[in-house]
Amino acid sequence: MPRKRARIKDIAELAGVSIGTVDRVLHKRGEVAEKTREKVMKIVKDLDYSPNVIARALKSKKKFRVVSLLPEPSEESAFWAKHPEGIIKAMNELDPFPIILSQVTFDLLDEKDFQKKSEKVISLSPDGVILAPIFKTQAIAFCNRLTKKQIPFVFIDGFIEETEFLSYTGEDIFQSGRVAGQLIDMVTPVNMDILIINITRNIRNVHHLNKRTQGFLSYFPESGKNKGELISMSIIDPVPENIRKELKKVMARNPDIGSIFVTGSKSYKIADYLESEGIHSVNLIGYDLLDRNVKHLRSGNIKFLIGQRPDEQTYKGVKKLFDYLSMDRVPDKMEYLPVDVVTSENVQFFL
Amino acid sequence: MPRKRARIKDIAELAGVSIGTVDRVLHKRGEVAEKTREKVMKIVKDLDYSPNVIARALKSKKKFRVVSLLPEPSEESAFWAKHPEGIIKAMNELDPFPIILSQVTFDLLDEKDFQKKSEKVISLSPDGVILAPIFKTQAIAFCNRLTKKQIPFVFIDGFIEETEFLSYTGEDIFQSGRVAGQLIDMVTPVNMDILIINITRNIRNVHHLNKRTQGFLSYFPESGKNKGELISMSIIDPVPENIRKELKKVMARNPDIGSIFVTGSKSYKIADYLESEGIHSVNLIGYDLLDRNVKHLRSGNIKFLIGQRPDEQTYKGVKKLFDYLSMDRVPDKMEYLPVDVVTSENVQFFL
DNA sequence: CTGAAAGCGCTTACAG
DNA sequence: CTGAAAGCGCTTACAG
Repeated sequence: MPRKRARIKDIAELAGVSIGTVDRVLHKRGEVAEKTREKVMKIVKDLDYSPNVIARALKSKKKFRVVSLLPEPSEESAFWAKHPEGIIKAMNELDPFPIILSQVTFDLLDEKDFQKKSEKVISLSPDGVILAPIFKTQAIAFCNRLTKKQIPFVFIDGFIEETEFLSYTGEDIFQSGRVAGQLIDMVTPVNMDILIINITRNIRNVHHLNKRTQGFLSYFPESGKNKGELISMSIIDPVPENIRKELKKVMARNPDIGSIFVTGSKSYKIADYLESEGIHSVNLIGYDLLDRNVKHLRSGNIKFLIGQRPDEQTYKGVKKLFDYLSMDRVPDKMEYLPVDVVTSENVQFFL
Repeated sequence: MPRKRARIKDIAELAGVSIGTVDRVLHKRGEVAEKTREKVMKIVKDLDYSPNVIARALKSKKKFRVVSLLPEPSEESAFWAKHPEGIIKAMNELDPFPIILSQVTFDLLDEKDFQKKSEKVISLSPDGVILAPIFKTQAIAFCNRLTKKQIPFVFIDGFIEETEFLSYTGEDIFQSGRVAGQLIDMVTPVNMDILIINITRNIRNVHHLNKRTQGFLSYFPESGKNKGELISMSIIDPVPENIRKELKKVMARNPDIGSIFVTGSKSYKIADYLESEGIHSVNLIGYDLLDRNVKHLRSGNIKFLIGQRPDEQTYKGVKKLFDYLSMDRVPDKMEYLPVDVVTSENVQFFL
């Protein structure tokens, strides 16, 4: 039973010191005799003291500054448009608490810009950072600087093992590929072939998309019922003419393609093509609830979309930083969000 | 830009009154001259004042008492085991705020018990109530009493239109049936038949399960590719012998059953049967991530489970009550949670 | 090294 | 009808 909570005052009385001294012990601000410190700490332990965050928040002049470093959303990277929503939501919820948020964005196709903007983040002297480590080399350099400055940081979208991140919140990339594999296996007629398409312009995606592909492929030998062929292709420059040309070619060579798996968020580009050609027999599956994907999902050109909750990633990332900064609450290092299976019939709930 | 927040003190100064008076206006405690009241209200509006919840929480002796009225989980109604987790989670998150929670449970099969326990809820003089309105008549009576006492209440799991509930958080029951229909349509070979099974012992479920069935059926004429027959059956007393007997009968009569849709959370009972008979060719789909369902999902006897986030229902219900009580925040009346599509490959993220 | 005091923005009696 | 004061549990100078 939660007995009445101990206060600093209670500890002070039991220890026969003033509350100022207790506070100094609790905050390790030194200037306390070792004997006093021990006595106080013992009582703190005994009473299982934890500070009243409300009182702390009310008093403290100190505002935590959290800075986000994420790609700038654009026509070609609409995926990143959802992330700020989670940040806003966290802000609103934390509203009365002492926290300030600044958002910094960088060009998804430009590693130099990432570097430049990471400078900017540091110049804001943040108390915590939330970032998507798109460019590995640059991200490592940046993270190391943060670590040196003792600034905690959390990853979303992906993580880099070699850094001392506080927490990762996001997709289990390999597993999300497996889910795609399972779904496509369920809906593809036995003996029909499956086409895997990588659409990518920037190097960053390579790791991400490869990992999904690995997960996807891993599904079949163990668990798949499908006996058809698995065909892979990449499209570097996904303008409509290229897509048309490449797809025409591959589909001419492989007339038995029953399903197409797009490893990234641009399945709508394939759907555009299939629609224009009047091809309805192919099961298309892709990632992320971009408007253009959702449109095709609803009209039946895309069968499944896999969602990775971009807004929840940022929302949770911000909250973890805040909890860590304000109450020393250390989050689980890895939090994989659910891999959402989205169809035309349940998409409404995810928007 | 959020200018520095207005405080009661600021309002008092601008209005040329004391903070006590401002407080009386804000809390409608009367005893204020109408002219004073108007002047203060104008300034409140102008400054877009909203109280600092932290300061309020720190000061207030008043603790909000929230009481939940939910079915007692049991072997036969394991579905209800998840709901308390959401309540606990909300409690932990709200921990330092002034809120007390009491949980009252009733026997899912006994309307008299619901009535008795609803008395108990009232005797706890709650400031807010969260309930699952399982028995319609009794729930209406209870809700009307709450309304008379001006005690706000929120529904989970289902809602009753005729009552003045603050908010509903839960499944879109009809639509979740449609999702099931779509999934089964995708995986059932054309021309194979589909069997719909209602397993129910208590009347309550009738409404719920019927609505799902309606949603399920609604999918086919418009959107389905499947051309087989749709067969319905009910199993009142779902002991293994009965299930075996009934299924043997129906499957003998309809040898082309390709899929089975169980409208409630007891699909594991059908899976038990299929497994014991060594039937692997039938696609089974059901509801809710009960341990026994998940086991069959993982081993392949169940293809899809549809989840309705029971813990999120209670979590959000409690938070809405708290926000309403402590900051007059009125929630959306209807909040449909996502219909989760769960397979053996993504189930890990939902547990 | 330690204590006493002020103050964060509210709410709650109490005095007038 | 209105104001002044105390206090919620902390943190932050400041004095000694």
